[in-house]
Amino acid sequence: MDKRYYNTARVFKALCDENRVRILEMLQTGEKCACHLLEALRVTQPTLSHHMRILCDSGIVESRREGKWTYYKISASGVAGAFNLLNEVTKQK
Amino acid sequence: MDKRYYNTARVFKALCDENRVRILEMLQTGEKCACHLLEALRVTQPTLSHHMRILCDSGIVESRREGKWTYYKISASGVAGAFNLLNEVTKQK
DNA sequence: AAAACATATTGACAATTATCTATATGTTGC
DNA sequence: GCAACATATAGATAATTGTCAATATGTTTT
Repeated sequence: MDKRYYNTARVFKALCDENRVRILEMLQTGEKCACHLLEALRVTQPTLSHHMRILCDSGIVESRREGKWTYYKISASGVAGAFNLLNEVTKQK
Repeated sequence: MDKRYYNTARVFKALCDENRVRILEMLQTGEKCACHLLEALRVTQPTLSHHMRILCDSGIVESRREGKWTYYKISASGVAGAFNLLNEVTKQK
């Protein structure tokens, strides 16, 4: 297993699922609580939790705990990382 | 099934597999014949064909037939499309 | 401390995807 | 036309991933 390919896959895999893309689009208008996302999607709470973990692990989304709620938002640095990666993989040499 | 989410997934799925990322990296130095890619990867010919189809369907790679050989290269417009899509999905509104 | 609530984790199952073997299609040179 | 070759397709199987129900963890309020 090659670590670099693994990392590349981890970032793009975050964008490969229809529900995760929906989640990202909801986060485009700003930080959202998990409970808000859960209402908007037709999935169970554990499934949402699973998707949020993948998005956070990719770096594209970051989370913040506030009491019993968790808030998620798009991470500017994570997005920049994804753009870099896309460039790394597609640029001509 | 939402067509737009489907299309987004199709593009990023192309980048989610270790072998496809390897292929892209080989194409970064210019157009390559399928036979060349096949030698470099540890997969069978049908498996390579499968990956090339996914890469071409995503638009990121384009192919050209020359006699019995098929040549593949990174598509500038396909790459631009992927960047647009990444931006569409991650930009703040 | 206990009850109510929000989120995470575990384990099972279903859907999707990567891979292979076998075979088909299409091209070149004899 | 036929043999040799390059690539594509079909069908089967294994690996990965998305989903759910059940349960655990951690927080707030009474």
